[in-house]
Amino acid sequence: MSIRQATRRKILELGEDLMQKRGFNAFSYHHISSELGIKNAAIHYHFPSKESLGRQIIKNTHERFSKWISHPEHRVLPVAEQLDWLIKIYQYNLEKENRVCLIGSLATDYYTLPLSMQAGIRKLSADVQNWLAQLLEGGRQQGVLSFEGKSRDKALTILTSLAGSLQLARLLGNEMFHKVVEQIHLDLKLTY
Amino acid sequence: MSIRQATRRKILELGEDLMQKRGFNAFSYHHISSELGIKNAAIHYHFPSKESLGRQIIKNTHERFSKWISHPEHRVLPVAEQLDWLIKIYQYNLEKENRVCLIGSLATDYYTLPLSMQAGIRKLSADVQNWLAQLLEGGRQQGVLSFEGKSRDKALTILTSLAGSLQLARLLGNEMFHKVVEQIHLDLKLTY
DNA sequence: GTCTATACCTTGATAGAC
DNA sequence: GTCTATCAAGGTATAGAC
Repeated sequence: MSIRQATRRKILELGEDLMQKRGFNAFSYHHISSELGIKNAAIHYHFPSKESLGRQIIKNTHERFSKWISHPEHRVLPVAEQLDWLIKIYQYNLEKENRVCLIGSLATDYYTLPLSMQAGIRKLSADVQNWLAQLLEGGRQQGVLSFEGKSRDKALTILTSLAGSLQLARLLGNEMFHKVVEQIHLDLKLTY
Repeated sequence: MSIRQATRRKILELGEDLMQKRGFNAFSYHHISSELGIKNAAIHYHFPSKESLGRQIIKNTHERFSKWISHPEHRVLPVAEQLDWLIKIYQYNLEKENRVCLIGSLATDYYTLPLSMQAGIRKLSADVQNWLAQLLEGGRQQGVLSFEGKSRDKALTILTSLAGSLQLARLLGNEMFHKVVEQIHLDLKLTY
């Protein structure tokens, strides 16, 4: 990425933040332009439409996830630490002024989104789900954790709980997020 | 409620549906008026502002919940059936063209909402949380279900999971909701 | 790449007739 | 209670100068 693309990068960062704090429909080009000290039209130079901006944000998040789970150093970590890594992502959002996760944010906006964004967020959520299901299955076979039922169902239960936690934390206070994480650990009988 | 208030009732019903399908910011008075075959201004007669409409919808949902949990017939039901009743509410939303729950919808919109609506949804979520925590605690003492940790934390884990399920079901398909419900039951070692 | 200027649409809301 | 008419504000987007 050339240094000239600095503005583009800032737009993407801010857009991501706004999507997770306000939702796709509730942020405008003005939120971004005023924050960056530029004008409306400058954003349209980098992203011709709001849809193109949204699509790129989803893509970036997806690529970060894909790169990390396939990274040699990451794949070799103990199951507990890989799970911890996932939870840390949610915790990071919590601490960034109560962002919700991108998937949860776009899921509630889903029926108002352009089709290309709907497809993007579907793919992302499927990948996350598959990855966690495999991780749990491996962990159970190794005996480092324990649970009833199919690993896929357990993965879904955990993911929905994490996504929901970030949302409810806005209403009930951030401590509850940590309580839920504790409970997830308990329910997995996780041994470090 | 007089028969004259039929329009008001329809507005509230449709508004609730729209909030749970599109979110508070993504539905407009036009969505309602065109559906009801009336004009924009007629809605403003019943609800001077969008905020007043949103507030009343939250209030109605809260009252339905409060009335039901304090109803003599309901309080006397077995723990498993009371839990089932809660889950059926979520399932009802799922089947109503993938509504998400009101709390989840307003939680992602939270920072864009009028203060009165923020307060309303905070109160509702606190009441639901307290009720479920007590129910689980009672069930554990009776020995009809079993789990590790505090009943409050377990309640939060289940509620977040249910809320998240309605959202993820839009992306991954409705079957996953039922899987999550199954998993919740498994994790509670619920005995009927 | 960023600006000014502007077109065009949708939104929530109000005034006043019926 | 509902209508017509109208408004101001805010939204996305484009054209063309610099």
